[in-house]
Amino acid sequence: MASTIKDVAKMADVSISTVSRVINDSKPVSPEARRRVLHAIDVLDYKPNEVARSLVTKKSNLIGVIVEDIGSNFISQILRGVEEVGRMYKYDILLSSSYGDQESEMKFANLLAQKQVEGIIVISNLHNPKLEYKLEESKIPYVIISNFYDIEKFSATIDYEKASYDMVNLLIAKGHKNIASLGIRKDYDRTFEKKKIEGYNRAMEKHGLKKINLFVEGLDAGDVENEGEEIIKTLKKEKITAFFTSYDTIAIHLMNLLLDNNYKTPQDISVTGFGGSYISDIYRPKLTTVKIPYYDIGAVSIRKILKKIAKEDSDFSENVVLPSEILERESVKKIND
Amino acid sequence: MASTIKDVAKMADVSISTVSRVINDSKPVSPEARRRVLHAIDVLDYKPNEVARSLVTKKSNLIGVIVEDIGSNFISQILRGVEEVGRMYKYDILLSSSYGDQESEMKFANLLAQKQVEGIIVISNLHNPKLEYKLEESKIPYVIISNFYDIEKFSATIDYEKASYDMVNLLIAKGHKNIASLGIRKDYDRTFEKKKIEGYNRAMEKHGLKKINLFVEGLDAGDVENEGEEIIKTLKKEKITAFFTSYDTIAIHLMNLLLDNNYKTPQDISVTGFGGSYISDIYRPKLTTVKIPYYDIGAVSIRKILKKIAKEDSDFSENVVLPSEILERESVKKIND
DNA sequence: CTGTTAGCGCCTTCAC
DNA sequence: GTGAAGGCGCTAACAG
Repeated sequence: MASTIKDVAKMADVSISTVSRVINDSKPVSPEARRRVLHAIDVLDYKPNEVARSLVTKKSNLIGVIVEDIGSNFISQILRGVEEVGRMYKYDILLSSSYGDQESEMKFANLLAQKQVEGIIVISNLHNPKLEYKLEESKIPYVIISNFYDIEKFSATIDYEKASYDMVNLLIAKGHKNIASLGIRKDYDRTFEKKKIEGYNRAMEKHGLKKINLFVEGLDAGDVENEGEEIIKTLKKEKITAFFTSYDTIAIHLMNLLLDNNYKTPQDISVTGFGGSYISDIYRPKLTTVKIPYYDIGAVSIRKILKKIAKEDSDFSENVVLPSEILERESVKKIND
Repeated sequence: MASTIKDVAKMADVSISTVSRVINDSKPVSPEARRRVLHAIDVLDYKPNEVARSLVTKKSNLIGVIVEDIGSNFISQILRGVEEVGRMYKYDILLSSSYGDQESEMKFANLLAQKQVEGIIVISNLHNPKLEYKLEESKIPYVIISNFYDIEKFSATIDYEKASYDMVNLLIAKGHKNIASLGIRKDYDRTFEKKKIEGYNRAMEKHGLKKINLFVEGLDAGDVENEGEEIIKTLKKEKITAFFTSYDTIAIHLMNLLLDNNYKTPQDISVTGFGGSYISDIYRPKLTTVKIPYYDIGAVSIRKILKKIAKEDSDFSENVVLPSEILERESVKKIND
């Protein structure tokens, strides 16, 4: 059995109050008593029981995090930021994965509340209004990080429209004129997906170029293959020289598709991605893409919660827009006509 | 303020013991009393405070997990298994990332102990004997998942030697004779890296083929590039037609290197990976590789801890060897001479 | 079946 | 500067 504050008090021949005072440095203690207490702590290898502490102080120093899937690359990047900043303030992360199930999200929110977490971060693209309602009701500070831009609470994102606009301008600056966008149809009108395409559209319009908006259903290779014929047909018809895609994954599936149809990137067709994922750096050609600062998104989110806990912050509606960056690599070729 | 057991008791006009009995279903309660309690719980939206519960029952229902980096793909796969199985037994995951710092690992072990976790899982390739010692001393059931095979405690792995042996045999069956191995030099003699090369060696010896053991320093693209000249030189000199590599990442860097030197995979050179990571499926050609059951490794590990907690299991030295699988995809060509 | 009592390990007034 | 006492929210004997 681990030793308790009582054991220490007994050994140091003081009261438990005195022990408590030295471990918390909360009130003056005579040098002599302090010495004896410290010694006893050392000998007994005493470590305060955080559970007991939490019970009386009502501070669990726990932040609950509900993610859709820890296996997801971008989610673990965000988690890094959350974890590292949390750590700086002595907060631990209580993790739960919903694997895309809304009911699980609800259940976890309850469990986390019971564990007395001081804040909750949800990283999920599920769009779960019931969860938002429950969180709101629970009075626990929370942040939802998702692809949906219509969440009214605080969030940390980048300016997707502008990043896309910039990326398409880069393509145009490289001499491309016949540029198609390739986005995801799923939940298009409520997610940042829409912003990306809007950015593409704005850039094309500004330069008086023809907008060609292509879509695939989802992120899998199969989704791109399903639209393969359509994509290649459009490519030929419109003499497309560059694709602006809304995801790194899509970009890579697209390059694979192009390769299968004897178009090489960037020699024949240029392709840009979006995300800056690990794979965008490993794939050949290395993908020119927009780097989303996932780490910072996580860091900013937990900072917001921490502030709220410290009551330094009451306005929870303001959004933080983080800077993004274009990573120019190998998948875009300069052309001259 | 959230309502407590007292509030419920008052509202239902019973003692707190009765409330406790109905929420824990621990002792018979009259239907009438139960009804009133349930009603009060519903009205007050009462949720038992797990911190208080833990204090008295001495069960935190928490498993601490110390990882090297959540961002790492294989680590998050393991975490999935840990999390999902833990959840089945109502255990939550307390997560901490050491980012490769041994001192942090030690510190986290302490913190987790203070939080009264009932078990600890370390997923790290750091080889930290001091940590092992501390864990051993703490009496908290623990499992270390690493690349080092000389850890005496329980672990869950695959048979790396046999998996490698099988893979090289596959290459041989496809007609390859001049096959080189490409492994990682770092910590070679204490990690499974050695087992992989031993498997390669055994297969080559069995067929009377010449063993060619090549190494790079680490996992990065740069590490492979650094040895690029040497690899290409050997490739030419030994007329190598296939590489058995010890990591998917290495395989991919190698294929990139080969491409830069005008060798295409699998047309000119066949390449096999090891791991079965996400990227091995996305890269073109899709990598033929050994699939390591990371999810299962996580699942088995936490099961072991859970058993230990339930005292069903005292023997902690036995190792579990999980089956692995060869994923035959596109990076190996059949050749006839 | 039910209420009373005694803690779990710790922090925090409140007197001295 | 220090100790005694009360209590955080809950469970677990112990009587009845």
